[in-house]
Amino acid sequence: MTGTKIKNMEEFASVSGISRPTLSKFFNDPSSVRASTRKRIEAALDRYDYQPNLYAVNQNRRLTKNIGVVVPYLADPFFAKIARTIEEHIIETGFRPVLLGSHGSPAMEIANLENLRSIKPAGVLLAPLGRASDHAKIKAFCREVPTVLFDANIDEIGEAFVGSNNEQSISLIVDYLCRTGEPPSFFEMKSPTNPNAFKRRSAYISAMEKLGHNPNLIQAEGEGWEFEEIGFRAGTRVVRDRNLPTNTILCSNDRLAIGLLSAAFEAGLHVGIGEGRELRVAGHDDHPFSRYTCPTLTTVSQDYEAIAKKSAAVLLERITSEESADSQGETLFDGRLIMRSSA
Amino acid sequence: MTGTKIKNMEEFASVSGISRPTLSKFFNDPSSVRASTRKRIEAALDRYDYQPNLYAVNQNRRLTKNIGVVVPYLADPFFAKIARTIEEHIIETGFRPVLLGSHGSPAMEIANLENLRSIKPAGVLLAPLGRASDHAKIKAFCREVPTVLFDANIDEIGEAFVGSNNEQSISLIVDYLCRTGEPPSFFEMKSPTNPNAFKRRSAYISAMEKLGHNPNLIQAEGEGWEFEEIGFRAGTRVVRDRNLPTNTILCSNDRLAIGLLSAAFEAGLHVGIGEGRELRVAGHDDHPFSRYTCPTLTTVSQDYEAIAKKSAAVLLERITSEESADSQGETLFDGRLIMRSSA
DNA sequence: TTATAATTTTTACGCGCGTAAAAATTTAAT
DNA sequence: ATTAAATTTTTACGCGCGTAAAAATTATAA
Repeated sequence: MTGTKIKNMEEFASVSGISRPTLSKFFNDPSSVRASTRKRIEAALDRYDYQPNLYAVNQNRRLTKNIGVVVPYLADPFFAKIARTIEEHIIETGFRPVLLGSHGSPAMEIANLENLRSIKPAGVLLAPLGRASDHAKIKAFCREVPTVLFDANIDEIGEAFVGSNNEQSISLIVDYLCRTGEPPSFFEMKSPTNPNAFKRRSAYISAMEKLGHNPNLIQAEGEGWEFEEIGFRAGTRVVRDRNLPTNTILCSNDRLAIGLLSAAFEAGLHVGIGEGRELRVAGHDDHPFSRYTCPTLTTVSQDYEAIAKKSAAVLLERITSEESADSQGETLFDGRLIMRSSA
Repeated sequence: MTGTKIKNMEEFASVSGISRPTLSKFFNDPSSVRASTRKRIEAALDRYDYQPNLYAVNQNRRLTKNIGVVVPYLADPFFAKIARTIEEHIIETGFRPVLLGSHGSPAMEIANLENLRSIKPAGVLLAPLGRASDHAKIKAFCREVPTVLFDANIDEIGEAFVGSNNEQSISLIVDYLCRTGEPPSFFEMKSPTNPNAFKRRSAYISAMEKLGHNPNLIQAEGEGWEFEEIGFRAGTRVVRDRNLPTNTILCSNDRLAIGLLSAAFEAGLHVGIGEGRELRVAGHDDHPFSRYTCPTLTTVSQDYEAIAKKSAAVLLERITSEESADSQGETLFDGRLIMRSSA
């Protein structure tokens, strides 16, 4: 783009020879103007540096093209990657993603929603903290802004929920572990905020009982989102005490497993399959770093591509239809077994 | 907040008993109105649900309270954490952070800047991709929007640069490695996009020569930002071939080191210090996962708290003074040695 | 060439603020 | 109680768009 900057649409109308109302129609929907008119406008845009003022455009709109994406903890590569995939899908459909991290703080989560409210988003994709969230405030927000929850659910909140089928995925990995060795203990946080953790615990107990085994829970003390540290500390105790019923541990998520593996390594315990291995460790999520743990971590992957795509699609469908669903829909995606070396 | 929603400032003036121009003054700077007036407005805000329309507020402003934060790759926890720290500082000073990830794509980086341009940011904090960036377009952007670069520099672009003192940090770790064992080889990407990598290579060569040792570069083939994978593949070859001049490898960054450690583990090579250890590995950055590698990674930490704080401070100072610096300032923070078990 | 349909132009108003300036009110000092 | 200073109120205009409706123009079909 060359030449002097055009200061407003009226001025651009002057230099382009197209009237302002027609230009306005064009910027909102290029296909709503005649093809020959469209070509003239595009030629003018090539010659002059002009874009409509975003603030004036949106001043009188009830809804804008913004879509909020709120994740609980951006430093978790899982959320960073799912956010990226969601952003790609949103951009493809002509909307504008606005990414906000709650950094594990319920107050921050609500501040993010207030922030979003002020930019009049068409909708919001929210991965809530879970039990720590301020449910009343999130509910109030969802009444005003179409919101789809993903990853972690809060019952009866939002238009829909898209996540993983924890029952299937835990069942799958428990089954695999039992078929290939001793039945696992379940390594989890004692007081997790993420509701998936509770669902995974239930699914573990169910799966073990269905296979005729006694469930065994190992509960790690700790708060917050530094799961590796929590896993490392509790794991250090576990490998020191060594009073496990079997040689197999299934971790509630990969980040706990990463900490546990590190603890085992430091204690000189050999993890893996085959001769001389004292412990088998498995995880859940297929965290990007699970391919580089020592040994590489056997896990169940969450289909975050499908979760991201479906979340964006459900929200866009809701925005387009302008009607609230009768009840909160729920879509759960199955996990896939990722067999590596740790179990 | 209770009661019906207030639709505009005029209506809020009605219910609060304060005139609209005075309300406007209050929302812009609460201290600019009389204390008793301020109390009345705050009482009304407690009773009524009103906030000024962000789009109307900003329509006629040359600059808004927005500050863009652009990072090259959000899935890297380093950038996620530094972005979070920057956001905290920005929020503290009454500005509003807008976070955008370039996802390793030069086109996305430029799209992010165009996006930011349209929301009229007061300033931007940019961690550029580096050599892969479109320098001309970034330069054009910087002419219009006060921009501070951080983490990776592009010479003569932006108001200032805030980053790590690679020469000091690499010198520190090379010195430490030479004092505690054999001098290291340098494990790096053959064609990195991040200019820090080149600076680290130069610093390594300098440090080795200063200590009277021969530098040895191990260059990993690979493109993009999946450093662990690149480190793993090249590391697999390195531990297979075993034609290293010494038993010590210094990696250009922790993520390459994570891959290398994983490759060594899979090859049955014992990494660490003490009897029976065949290899020592060190990294740079103090990645959050470096505390959980096997063995835990000896590295140099980047002072991202200081980088984040300084970056935000420099930009806010520039925004406040409304004057461009004569030349691009540069602030480099020293790294600190983090001694763990791998070297 | 003419009639009809599609599209643009012209004119105007409104959105929800920021801000200016004169008038009015309130507060503080004497 | 009076005067001066500080602050608010009143009135009005402008920003840069979206949109409506009538008139004008352009394109297409017969």
